[in-house]
Amino acid sequence: MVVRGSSRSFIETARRRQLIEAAVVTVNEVGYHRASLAEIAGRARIAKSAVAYYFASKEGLLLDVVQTVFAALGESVLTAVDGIDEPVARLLAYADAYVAHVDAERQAIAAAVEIVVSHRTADGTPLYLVEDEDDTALLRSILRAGIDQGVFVEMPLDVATGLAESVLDRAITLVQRNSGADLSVLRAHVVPFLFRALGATDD
Amino acid sequence: MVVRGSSRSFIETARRRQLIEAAVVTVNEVGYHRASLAEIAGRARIAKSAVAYYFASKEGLLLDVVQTVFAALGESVLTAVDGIDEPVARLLAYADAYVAHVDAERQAIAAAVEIVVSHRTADGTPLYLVEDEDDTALLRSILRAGIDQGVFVEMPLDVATGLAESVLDRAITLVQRNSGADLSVLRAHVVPFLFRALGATDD
Amino acid sequence: MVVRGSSRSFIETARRRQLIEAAVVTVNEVGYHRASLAEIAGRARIAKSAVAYYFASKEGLLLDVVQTVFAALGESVLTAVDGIDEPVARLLAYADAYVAHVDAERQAIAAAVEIVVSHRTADGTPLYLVEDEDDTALLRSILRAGIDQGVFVEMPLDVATGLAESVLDRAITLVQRNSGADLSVLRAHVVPFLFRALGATDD
Amino acid sequence: MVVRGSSRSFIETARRRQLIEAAVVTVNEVGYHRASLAEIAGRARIAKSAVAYYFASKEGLLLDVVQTVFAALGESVLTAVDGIDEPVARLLAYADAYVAHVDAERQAIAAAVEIVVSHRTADGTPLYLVEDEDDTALLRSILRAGIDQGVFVEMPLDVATGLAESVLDRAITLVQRNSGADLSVLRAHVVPFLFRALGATDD
DNA sequence: TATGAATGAGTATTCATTCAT
DNA sequence: TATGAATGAATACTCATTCAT
Repeated sequence: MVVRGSSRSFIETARRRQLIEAAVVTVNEVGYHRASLAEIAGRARIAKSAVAYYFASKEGLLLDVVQTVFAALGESVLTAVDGIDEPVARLLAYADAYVAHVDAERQAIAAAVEIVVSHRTADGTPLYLVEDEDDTALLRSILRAGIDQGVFVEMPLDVATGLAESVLDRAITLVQRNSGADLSVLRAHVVPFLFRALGATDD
Repeated sequence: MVVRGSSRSFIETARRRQLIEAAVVTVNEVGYHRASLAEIAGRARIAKSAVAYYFASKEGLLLDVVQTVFAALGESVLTAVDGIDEPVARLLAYADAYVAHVDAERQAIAAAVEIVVSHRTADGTPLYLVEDEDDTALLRSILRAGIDQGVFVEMPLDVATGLAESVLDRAITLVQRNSGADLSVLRAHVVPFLFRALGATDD
Repeated sequence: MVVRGSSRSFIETARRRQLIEAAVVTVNEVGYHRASLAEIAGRARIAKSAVAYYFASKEGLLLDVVQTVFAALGESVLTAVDGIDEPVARLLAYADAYVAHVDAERQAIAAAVEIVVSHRTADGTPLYLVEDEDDTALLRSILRAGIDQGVFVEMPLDVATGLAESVLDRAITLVQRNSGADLSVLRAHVVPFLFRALGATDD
Repeated sequence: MVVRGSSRSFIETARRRQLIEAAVVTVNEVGYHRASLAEIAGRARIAKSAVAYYFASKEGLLLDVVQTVFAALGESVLTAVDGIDEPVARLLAYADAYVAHVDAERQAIAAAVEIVVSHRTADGTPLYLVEDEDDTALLRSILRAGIDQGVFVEMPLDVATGLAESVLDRAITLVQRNSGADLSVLRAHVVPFLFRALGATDD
């Protein structure tokens, strides 16, 4: 078994990354429900049993994929809004960064989303009910500030956050359905669309 | 095997409906990829092989679920907009009916959506790439008319349709994550949100 | 259950013949091991369960096919040699009639042979070990007479019968491998071949 | 899954041989169409799924049985005729070796023949229509030479080859019907029988 | 650190048979 | 006489996991 000390060995880190990438590729190529360990390990040019060496289980690997991918997305948007105070500008930065990240990391995003919607834990719980951290916290805080300051129209915060997320996630839907989709047209219109919906102007 | 074409017997119709309902319940309870024929047949209190008697395959059953559920949704919105000409009024009727239908048929909708996003045909094609009919045709036609008449803001039709659909589908996301979710708050805000986003007013 | 009195009703006889023919066609089209009751009944345009009405079991139907087909072959050769006394002439008549019958009834023969070589009874016994009557009795008696009279070379009777049968069955092999095979060339040479092998001349 | 190409491990080779032998035994005991993976695996005292580990499919295993068995038969006859030039002597060596091999390897031969006549590929094609190599090539070449040199009677080559094969295959029929059959009497007479049929003398 | 070997539980599907009508 | 309905047993196959090395 792998010793889970303070730090992972260099080779272990490399192998884990390699397997996560192989899992992304596999899920995109054959879909979640045919992404067996054999397929994933084969793509990583590693023995199937070696996966067990680095991940406690197949589920552990898939969860790591999800976590890794969404952590990167979270970091992108966090970096984008860093240092910006004004809600409208923050939302603009957030939305731009969000769609840009989806555009740039479409393979990883598509795979992670497919895993999230398809996977269930042993007791049947879907993954989006398992998430410990709230991915929408940042978006929520931006909207809260904007509504409080009166630059966005008055709305229940949950509703506003959910709808804004749905709008931005249109980018994900597009790359899922067509991995080569051109997002530039969407990117040109999604922010104005969202700003109008929130009762703001982006000028 | 059941002969197609002529007409289905009373009992066959009943059994097929029963199995479709059992499939919906099963998918909601254990998720798509654990919804085995054994689970479905068990919930229908029927032998596993009886499923094969009424449906050529498991895929046939699941596709029937999807078709049945979305046909009902399509009929709801079609009925709602029937006789209304003006784009703004038509969109209002459409959106209201859409969310109301999701609210009322949440079990069926949640299951059908999970099937659509999770299922792959034998050659690996996801279901949303297989659909022959365009579910968004009605919404698209409404938006086209509104944009043409200048009551909605100028936007590429594909983008407008996709974003509008994403907004409305927020209702589905909510019932998927929590089958007992209260949609009333969302219902009160989603139409104004969408109208603002499209540059229209609903007064 | 069908009453097994002294005689079968007209309709029962017709149905049984119909099913036997359907079984022949089915075995030829899809092979023994895919010749399910559903396939056979379908080709006979009869409900699957109706087969059970006329035959105790699927095995009963297949056995009837075998018996019917080989009875006809036996009758052909018996008729052919009838009234002929001289062994060489009898063998000539037998062999000619045998190959001619195979040629004429190739569909039925091919199916019956496939059943015989493929089918096993419930306890695993192959069909050729089940046969109660000896299909080779006539051929054996002809050869015995010929050897006794010194017109055929001296040979153990079993060996002679078996080899003669093998030679004649080449016709069956040909129609099995290719249902449209032209047997005329074989027919022209098989009798001289067999006669030479037995040390006789056919002039 | 087992990697092909490079080279098989010692244990893999052993397991495959073991499974092929188990398949032979199983087919002989219960017949082709009851020779399920469970039966075969049970006789090999191995888990059913282990069969899948060494053979891509049941069909792959059975085809390997056929190929192995007929390759050995082909090698026997090839070795027997090696270095012999004269057609009569070559045919004598061929026929003797053929029947001797059937006698010695009767279990394997019986099983392989039953597989060949019973098995169908997924699209329904019988095995003897699939064979790429021609098992009768050597026999054919011997007969062609003999006919050309005038030591065998003039006959169409296809007919001569087919009939000679049928004669020799009488040995297979005997061991199939009775695995303990004594072939010595047949062996004493089959070659003279065949030589007479071909118009040759074996002195 | 890595893997080949092996397995048990689970998958959809096929099919001859039974039975009430 | 005939059948639609239903089933249980069996089928090949898949796959995550375990383990000795």
